[in-house]
Amino acid sequence: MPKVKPQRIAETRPAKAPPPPVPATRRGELRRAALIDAARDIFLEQGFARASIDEVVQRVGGSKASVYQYFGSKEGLFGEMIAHQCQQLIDSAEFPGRGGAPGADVEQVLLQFARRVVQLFLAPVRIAMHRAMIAEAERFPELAERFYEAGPKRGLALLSAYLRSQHEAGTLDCPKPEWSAIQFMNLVRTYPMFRALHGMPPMPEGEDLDEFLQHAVRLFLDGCRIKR
Amino acid sequence: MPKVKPQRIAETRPAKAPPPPVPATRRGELRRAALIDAARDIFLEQGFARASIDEVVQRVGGSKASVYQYFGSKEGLFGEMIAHQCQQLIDSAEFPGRGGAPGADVEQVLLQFARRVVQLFLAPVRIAMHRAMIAEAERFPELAERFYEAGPKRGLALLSAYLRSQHEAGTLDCPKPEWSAIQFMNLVRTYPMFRALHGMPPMPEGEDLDEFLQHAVRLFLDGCRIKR
DNA sequence: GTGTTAATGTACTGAACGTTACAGTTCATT
DNA sequence: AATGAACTGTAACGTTCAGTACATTAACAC
Repeated sequence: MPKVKPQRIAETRPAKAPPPPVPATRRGELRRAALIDAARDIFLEQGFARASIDEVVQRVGGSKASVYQYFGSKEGLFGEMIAHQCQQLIDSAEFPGRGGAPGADVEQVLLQFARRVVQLFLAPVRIAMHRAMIAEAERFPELAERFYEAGPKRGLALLSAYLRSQHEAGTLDCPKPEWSAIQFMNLVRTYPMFRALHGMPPMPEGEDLDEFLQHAVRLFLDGCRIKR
Repeated sequence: MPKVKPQRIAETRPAKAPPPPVPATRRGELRRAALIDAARDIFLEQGFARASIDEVVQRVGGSKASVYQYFGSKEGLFGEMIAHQCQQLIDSAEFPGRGGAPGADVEQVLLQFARRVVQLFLAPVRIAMHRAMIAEAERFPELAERFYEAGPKRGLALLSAYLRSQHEAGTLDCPKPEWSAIQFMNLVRTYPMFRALHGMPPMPEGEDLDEFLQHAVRLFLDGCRIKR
């Protein structure tokens, strides 16, 4: 029976966080940042439990002492890494819907939006983040919520603002923009994303993602278009 | 600094499966079944990596020798457990849409269906399964696919059969029933399920799930109802 | 009953992991 | 240049775990 590769895993304090000391030195700051970067790679690649601090440390060349200096524990490192990713996500997520000319064709605006959203959510980093957060949601409830708010919820808010404005302008019939936003997102992003989360290609063999998006936008508009 | 509870984790062979011997004795069968049951609890509770075989064994009172006799490895045990759950899922999932009287109001049929689907997908076991599968999709691609086919995909197939029959009967305008089925499922089940996967309650404070479902069904029908 | 095979219990191995202690090094300030 | 604080490297500790060896016990066939 061929032994393949004994991987080990471990952790301790389920949720201890003695005030994380901030580096007071330039070198310290760099180390801290580098650790977070490496932690992102390792944690998102292997998941929290399987990831090992030694591997993180090895990748940046530092030493474990720094990890415990700055983050206090494996969980602390994970938490800071996720928080950092969330912040980055918020900073980078300039959603459309406001950018376009106000009079632009709603169907085109929504289709563009759909493409953007899907592209964003299918990025490997996002998929990995989602995987990690779903896997550890029970162990890090506050992190999961933070992630949800930085990602999905923020997208919903921006979209529903757009829908509301269109409703008020009379372009759409959208009396409940929050729910409509949810439904639009569901129609557009769920299917390919779910497949990706399960490790499959976003669309089944031979089916076209963009066509799928057009279909979704059309269905959505059938329910919201001014025409009743 | 209070040490809390050093949890350990481990595993080895990424995907070894020497033909799993089937028990030849009554007692063996029982042990095997009991092991799978306990494995389900532990794995779904803790995730693959964190779960420990010793804990599984302790719960059923057997010994590790049996585990390695029947399943060959931790991964083997996990795989058999998932497969077993999938089979059980298929057996128990008698989907509606066929049961109802053929002339029943489509909106009512779909709403009932929606309620059933959501109830099924929000069951704690299902959420835990989903979590586990998403978390380990990269390590067990064939399992993830199997799960996807036993669960989501099967639901889609049944629903699209119903939609097709309604289309042919002229009750609905549904030229692409597969995609329509996907979209119906997306509208209906995604949002609460995603929230649950992230460890949050299915609907935000004060919002009503059933009302959400009605809204979704109505939107779906606006796009499919015979009326163009 | 007796003998053969399957199943189990015990106890161990070796390795990996999170965490810490400590000594050495680099940095910032004066 | 000196001094104290922040930082880092090394090496270890204690624990946990998957997997194994082997002797014992239960099940079955005759």
